[in-house]
Order: sequence, then structure tokens, then C-alpha cells
Amino acid sequence: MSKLLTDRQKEILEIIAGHIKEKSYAPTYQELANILNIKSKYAILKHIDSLVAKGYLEKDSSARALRIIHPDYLPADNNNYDVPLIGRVAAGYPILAQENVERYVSIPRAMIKAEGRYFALKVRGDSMINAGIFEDDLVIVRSVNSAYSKEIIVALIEDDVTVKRLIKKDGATYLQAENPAYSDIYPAGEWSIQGKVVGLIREMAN
Amino acid sequence: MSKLLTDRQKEILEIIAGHIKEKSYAPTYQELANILNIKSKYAILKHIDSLVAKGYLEKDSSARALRIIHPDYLPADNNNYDVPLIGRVAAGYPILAQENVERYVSIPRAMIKAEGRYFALKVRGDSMINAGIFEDDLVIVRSVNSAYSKEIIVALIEDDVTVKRLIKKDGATYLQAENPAYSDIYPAGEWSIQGKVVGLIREMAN
DNA sequence: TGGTTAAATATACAAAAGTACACCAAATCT
DNA sequence: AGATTTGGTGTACTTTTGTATATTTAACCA
Repeated sequence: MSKLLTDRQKEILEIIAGHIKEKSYAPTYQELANILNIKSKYAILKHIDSLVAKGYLEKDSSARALRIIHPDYLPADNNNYDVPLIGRVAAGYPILAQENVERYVSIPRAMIKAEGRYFALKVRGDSMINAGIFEDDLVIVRSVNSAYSKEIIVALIEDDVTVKRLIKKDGATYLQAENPAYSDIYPAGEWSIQGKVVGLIREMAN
Repeated sequence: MSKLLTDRQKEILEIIAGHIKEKSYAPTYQELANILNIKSKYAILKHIDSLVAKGYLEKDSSARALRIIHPDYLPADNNNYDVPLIGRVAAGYPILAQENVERYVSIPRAMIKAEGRYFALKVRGDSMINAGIFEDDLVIVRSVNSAYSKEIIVALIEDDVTVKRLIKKDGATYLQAENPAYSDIYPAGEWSIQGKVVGLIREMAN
């Protein structure tokens, strides 16, 4: 969806975001050129157009008519936090790669208790119902690559993401479902811990 | 400090705030004139200068360089919604009365799907574990006074708030726990439906 | 090596933007 | 009645602003 930025584009986007934060309106192309010691507005124009094309900005053909639409650069909101919702995981990409981001979801800031990167995952299946984690629930995950026994984690097994309880016992490590209908998983091939579940959001019919 | 506004000034300030909220940048004087069916930009200029003088706005002499500084008109936060967390319910007060509000909690805007008043409630006990509602979970409730059978509701029985499944069957109405250890409640005395559970937020150890 | 892409420059231009001045009209206040 | 305040009109600037074209430079890649 939204492609990668060049260093220069990232720099410009950050300057725009900072300008909005400080002055509460976007800079003009000329102002951007001055800040960057660029002598031609046209260089800015092209950068802005690239940022628009890549889905980070929207612009209307008028003075200062810029709007940041990418969550990473939106002026920070104090009570709220946007995390990427990880969809189907593309083979070979790290789980947090842009390629796997379906969209961004807003979660209460209170859920973020430790530093680090966070993501959200929509729960598939009923393997964790006894832990109160149901299908279609949104679990909020802090990105870590190790965990203690009995913690609920997100694991990547081959190209499959799964939420399970991590168990370390007698030297063995395995993944336990919270549903008697499922048996324990002793991962055979390539697998890794992707994060710890730190929160859950459920939306019900209304 | 900040003096009273005339009706016209208030109107213009609201239009500016609305424009910022919608487009995320301020309107130009010409655009304001168009919206208000005023034929001269100069009329707008004078209104803006009045608003600046009265401490509601700041302006820099450049295109769209307006900044709202009065708290009453600052753009509201879009992704965020604050609902009252209902604590212990004081006898005789309606559940949403200020007396019962413990604090306000921030929830994702996405949870608000229908018009109405909302509140949050911290779950006590394990009577709903089979519905995936655990102790200390925060349930988000839309304030209504009736519900369909099988919906999960918040009921006020005497001065006791409880989350249960509403069952209407063979002319009888009762409240069902989602835990075999609890038996159905056939409310005897004063009771009422306070709302439907529309969402759930859980924070886990980290 | 040659070709592509990112980045910047120089110059030009029409439209849009804020500002200024003179004047008008209605309502409000003393 | 006269003065003041509030709101509006018309025209006329000067700058700013976004955009266009053509050209240059450096980095990267196969």
C-alpha cells in the first residue's frame, strides 16, 4: 500500500510534521526550501508529489494546503496510540514490515506500558477461548523475541502467525492452546516469538 | 483576558475550526468570504483582526497562517473518545450521574458505532467467563433501557451493577451468567437495564 | 559501460493571498 | 440628534505561492 520513503522524503515529511506541530499550519514550498537550503521550490514540489503518490500526504493546489495522512507522522495525540494491524504475513518479510500492514488501528494509550514497538492482530480460530481470547478479537502485542513461561505470545511458525501460551518445562519449549480441543504444538521447523500479548480489544454487535 | 465575541465573530471562528477539522488547514480570507456570502475579503480581514485582538486567534501574515489559541474552539481529537468509568453506584442516583463517575477512560473511536451515550464498567467476578469477559476487563456500554434476548447487558439490581446475558423466554425475563457455577437471576425487586455491552478492553501484565 | 533514478538549479508565470484606502448602511449608545 | 460600533462593498495594489520547462549532477545498478 504505502511504499518506502527515501531519506530526503522522510526528512521533508518530518519537517512538515514538526512545522504543523509548532505553528499548527503546514509550511509553504518556499519555506521548506529555505529550511533545507534548497534553492529551487521545484525540488520541493517533486518531493511533495512523491509523498502524495506514496500515500503519506494529501495536497490541494493551494497555499499550505497539505494534510498528513500517514499515522506515523500525524501530530501526536496524547490519549491515543495507533498501531499497525498485521494482516496476512508475506513469506520472507519480518512481521512488522510495511508489506504486512493491513491498516492502522487506534488503541487506548493506557495499554502501552513499556517502551517498544507494538502491533495488533486479529484473532483467527477459537484455540484460546479459555484465556478469554475469542475469534475476531483484536490482540495488542508488544514486539519482543523472547518471553517467560506461561505468557501469552504471538509466534511465527513458517509463515503462519498464531497466538498461544508459551510453556517451558523440563528443557522443552512448546505452545499451548487454551482450549482442550487443541493439542500442544512442538514447533518442528523454523519458528520465532514475535511478541507478547499485552491487551485485547473486542467489538460486539450493537 | 479574552473578551466576548459578537455573533458574527463566533460564526467565523466556528467556520475556521470546522475547516481545520475537516481539511486540517485553515481557510483563506477569500474562502471564508465565499462561505459567508460576503463580497469583500476586507470584511473578513477585520473580523480576523478582531478575533486576534480578543485572544481567540493568532495569525502570521501569510496564506492560511491562522492558529486557534482559545481552548473552546481548538479542534477536537478525532480518533479518541472519552467515556466515564462508572465506579461504585451510589444509591438513588442514575448510573450516569456525576456522582458515580470514577474517572474518564479513553477508548478507540471505532467502538462507537451508534449514536448515544456510552460508559465503561470494570468487570467484577467471573460470572461471564464463557463469554470471554473476565474479571477486571473493561466493558464498554451503550446506554439503553431495553434490549433483545441473548444480548449481553448491564443491569442495575437494587444498587448493584451487573453484567449478564438477557434472556426472554416464555414470557419470563431473566439474567443468565456465562459460567455454569452461577445460576440464573430472576430479579425480584427494583431492577432496570442500563445498557448493552458493545465492546471490551483488557490490559494484561507486561 | 550505459542507463535509470533521485535530487537540485535557474527562470518564468498566472493565480491566489494578505493588505490598504475610501466609502456605505444599520444598529446601538449617550 | 449626534457619535460610535459593527458589518459590508469595491477597487487597487504587492508578494507569495504553486506550477512548468529545460538542464545538470551524483548515485546506483546490471
